[in-house]
Amino acid sequence: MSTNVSGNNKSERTRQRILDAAARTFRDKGYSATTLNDIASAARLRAGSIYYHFDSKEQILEEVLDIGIRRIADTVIRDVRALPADASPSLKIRAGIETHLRTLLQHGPYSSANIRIFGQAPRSAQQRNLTLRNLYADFWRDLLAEARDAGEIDPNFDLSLIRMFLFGALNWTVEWYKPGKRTLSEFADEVWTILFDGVRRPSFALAEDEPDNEDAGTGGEQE
Amino acid sequence: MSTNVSGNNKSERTRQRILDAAARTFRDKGYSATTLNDIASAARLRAGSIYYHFDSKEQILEEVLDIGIRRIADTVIRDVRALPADASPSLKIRAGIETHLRTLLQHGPYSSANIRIFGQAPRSAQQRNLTLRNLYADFWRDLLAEARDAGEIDPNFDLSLIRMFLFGALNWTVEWYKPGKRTLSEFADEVWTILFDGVRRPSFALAEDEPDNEDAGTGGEQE
DNA sequence: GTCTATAAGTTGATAGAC
DNA sequence: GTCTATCAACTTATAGAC
Repeated sequence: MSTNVSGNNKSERTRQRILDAAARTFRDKGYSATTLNDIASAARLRAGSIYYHFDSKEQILEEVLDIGIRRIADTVIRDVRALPADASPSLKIRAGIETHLRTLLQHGPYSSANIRIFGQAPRSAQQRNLTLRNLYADFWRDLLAEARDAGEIDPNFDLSLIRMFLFGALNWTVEWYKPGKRTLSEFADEVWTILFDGVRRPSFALAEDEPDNEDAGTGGEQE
Repeated sequence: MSTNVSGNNKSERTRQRILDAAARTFRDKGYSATTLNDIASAARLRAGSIYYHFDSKEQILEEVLDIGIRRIADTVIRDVRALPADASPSLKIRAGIETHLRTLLQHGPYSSANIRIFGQAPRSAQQRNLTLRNLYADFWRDLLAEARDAGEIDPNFDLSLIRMFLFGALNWTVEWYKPGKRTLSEFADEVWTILFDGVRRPSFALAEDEPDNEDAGTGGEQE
């Protein structure tokens, strides 16, 4: 019944299984430490069979890296654009933070693999992935500039430092985050609050602004 | 003249050269991708000779990892303790941020190697390094609790989230930081300001508080 | 498409000369 | 202490049977 109209045939499905297995193993063990045997057995076939679908180990790496960034960039940009047209830039940033975290921590191994192994990938693979990475960085550059122009970010700050500071806080979660008591939405919100307002206790108490039962204050370990 | 009083002999110096070469290569290429040949040639000897000084590749890794964390922890704790006894917790945190960054970015390859390769190290090596890592984490835990108890951090925040957020922002610098126009001291100061006060433009302008020639506002790229 | 078999090279590690 | 020589195991990749 199903002719190979758009590559949705067996070959394509096996190819996907190999990519999935590679993404998971790369993320967990790193690129060099992962052998084609590891990938093959996780994809339930033999190492030699991989070469029917891919030319080399590095080609698998490049596809995994590209899918990883695309998955983050596509979902983040889509979610931010889905906001009402009059949403303030800082609210767009809030949405961007949440989707970036959600993709990284809950939507499969590709994006987390990208973050974890990019730095140890061969130069050639890094270089190829940089094209996509730069597009995503541009999106945040624009978003932060928009917030500054709208008066929501103090113009005395270096925007690219803010961006790298934020990327650091977000991307580092792949090294420590475990799903905990807090929902990911609350988690993202707290990150956004720190970024915009800092952790300092307001020097003059806003008595009536007290949250009736805020859950964020419990010192519970998530690590 | 110099008898081998405290291990400061030729053997000890060669051992050091091997560790230095390993730290640099691990940091640049990752652990698995680094061969004993890479380390040996960077240390100006042959691969086989390494085994006079070390039992295995993994033993080299473990020493590099331990030295890396110790170097950060020792300097940070020393610098924070060197502050006047009446220094506020937030100022201690400011000093801690600066020294953490300085050690990571300017004081040799060990600490940056630790940050970059810990995640891809064999479980056994990770486990051994965790003892030291936890000691350093405890130091920051205490420092942040001190700041909260002194009323400098809003008690509604989860302290461990703040800590991981800060670690992320700081440690991620090994992936992008290049010495630029800004001094490292100014850099650390800006990070500290974001953490405590956020990037939001103050809604009511403090006219007389304007810095006469602040350099932090230039949007220069550092990446 | 996937298998087995194997080539060709590299790796961590050991042994023994110097 | 460092060298050369070497081993056994493993690695990526190819060839050909099924």
